[in-house]
Amino acid sequence: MTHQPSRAGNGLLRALPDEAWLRIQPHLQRVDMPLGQTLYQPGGKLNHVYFPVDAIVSLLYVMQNGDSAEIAVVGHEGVVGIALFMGGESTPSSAVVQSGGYGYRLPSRVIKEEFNASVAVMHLLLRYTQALITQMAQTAVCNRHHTLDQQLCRWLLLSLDRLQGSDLVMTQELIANMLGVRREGVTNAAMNLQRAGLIAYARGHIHVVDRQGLEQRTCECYAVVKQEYDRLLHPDKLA
Amino acid sequence: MTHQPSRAGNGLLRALPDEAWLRIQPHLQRVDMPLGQTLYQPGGKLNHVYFPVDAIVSLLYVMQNGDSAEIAVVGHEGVVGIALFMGGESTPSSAVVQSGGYGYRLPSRVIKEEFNASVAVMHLLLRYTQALITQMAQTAVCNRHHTLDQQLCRWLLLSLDRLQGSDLVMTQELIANMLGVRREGVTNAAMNLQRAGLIAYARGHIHVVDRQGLEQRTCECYAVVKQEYDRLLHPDKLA
DNA sequence: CGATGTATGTACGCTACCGCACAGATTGCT
DNA sequence: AGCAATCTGTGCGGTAGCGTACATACATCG
Repeated sequence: MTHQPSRAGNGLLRALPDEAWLRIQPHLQRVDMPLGQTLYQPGGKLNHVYFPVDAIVSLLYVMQNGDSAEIAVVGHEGVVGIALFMGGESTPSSAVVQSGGYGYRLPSRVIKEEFNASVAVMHLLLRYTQALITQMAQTAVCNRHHTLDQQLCRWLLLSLDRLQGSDLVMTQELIANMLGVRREGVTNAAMNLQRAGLIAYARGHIHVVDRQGLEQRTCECYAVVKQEYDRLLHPDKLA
Repeated sequence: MTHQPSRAGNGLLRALPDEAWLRIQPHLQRVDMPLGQTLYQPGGKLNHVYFPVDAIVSLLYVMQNGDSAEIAVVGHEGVVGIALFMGGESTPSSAVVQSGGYGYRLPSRVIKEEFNASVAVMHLLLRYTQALITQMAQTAVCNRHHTLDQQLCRWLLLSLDRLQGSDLVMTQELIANMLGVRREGVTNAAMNLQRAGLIAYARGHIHVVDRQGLEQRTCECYAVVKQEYDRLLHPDKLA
């Protein structure tokens, strides 16, 4: 006997109209999303969309020479696999689990049908997509203009928002791959943050001590993205 | 007596189903798009979408300190103002005419109605949006990993694809603003390309001598974006 | 408890790009 | 023709991050 999937853990599932949720629910499948798992490969066919609950997924592009760069990050607020309802079926980027956990997956056919069947579902997914677009745009800006220290802060904050608690399990090597920089660069930036009393870390475990401090030290990119997610996905929260 | 808008000059208008085109046509308005014109401001309400014909529009983010970075570029293949049908109504970025020309604009109401009324129109616009997303993602990657020389090549090629002929009217100062680098950096990169016999330029006028040479010198980002536009918007062209 | 792997720190020279200051050079205006 | 504005070239010191090589520390497991 299996548990019924719950919509509580993912913001998009929660925001679905009730009747859409009832249609979708039987097709949802709870899946483990272990660290390092590749959800899809560049150009590959997508068989499912994933709604993370306590996992975090990085969308990243891997260059021919093996270097990589993160394009955006998806957690319990979103869904992995927008190319399915956008109509492209695939993308040049990959999706890799950056912080292990679980989520729900839904067969491509079901999400496409639901997208076309319900205007409310469509608009919800499109608003989410626009928020994701903002994140990508800001990543481009950040890559151009901001220091590694600032980018690390932004990255930690984005991750923190997608986890409960204030600890991340994450080696510097992995962070370096996401940010597309040297591991030593991350070591250095992390030491700066540690000395400033903002974080404490040891062997793949980062504890955020002073979240506000991180917010002060990061660039405007974080706030821009955060605000846009709130505006597009939680309009009720605003004044 | 005014001319009827023609759909020939813009790829999206051309790809519309005939009946959608007939509905839209009466609301289309031909507009001049002079160099430097701001089509929309961050957070501002969008009153129209724009379909460029021989103009090029840059989507860019301007930071608090005034520095800027281009996020994507839109020409006769696309439309400016996707936030309207994506549901967000505004974006944190601006849209500025980077190469003067003309295009057609359509009131927000009309594009929204058409998006919701016709599945074919919706899917067309969403496929375009996915192509645009790819361009943004690749911009992020390029900003992270590639040299200014390569980025200039990419930028020239993207512009070239959106113009007829092989001349651009464009000061180095302006290019620098788009790429988010120093003007002197562009001077330097441009001299490199000039010495290599790929371009010839003088006071705001760039003539591309050897397009193939540019393609060889640029990074993979250009090809990735180009391919994705072709795949998503001209599926007939492929084998 | 010692051995092996994994994660992190350090050092050094190098390069691309920045910030700034200024020097031609071309174009347009009167 | 002469002047002003604009655009492009150059030089110089500064720095953030790269590539490489290696050193240390912690953790797991036999």
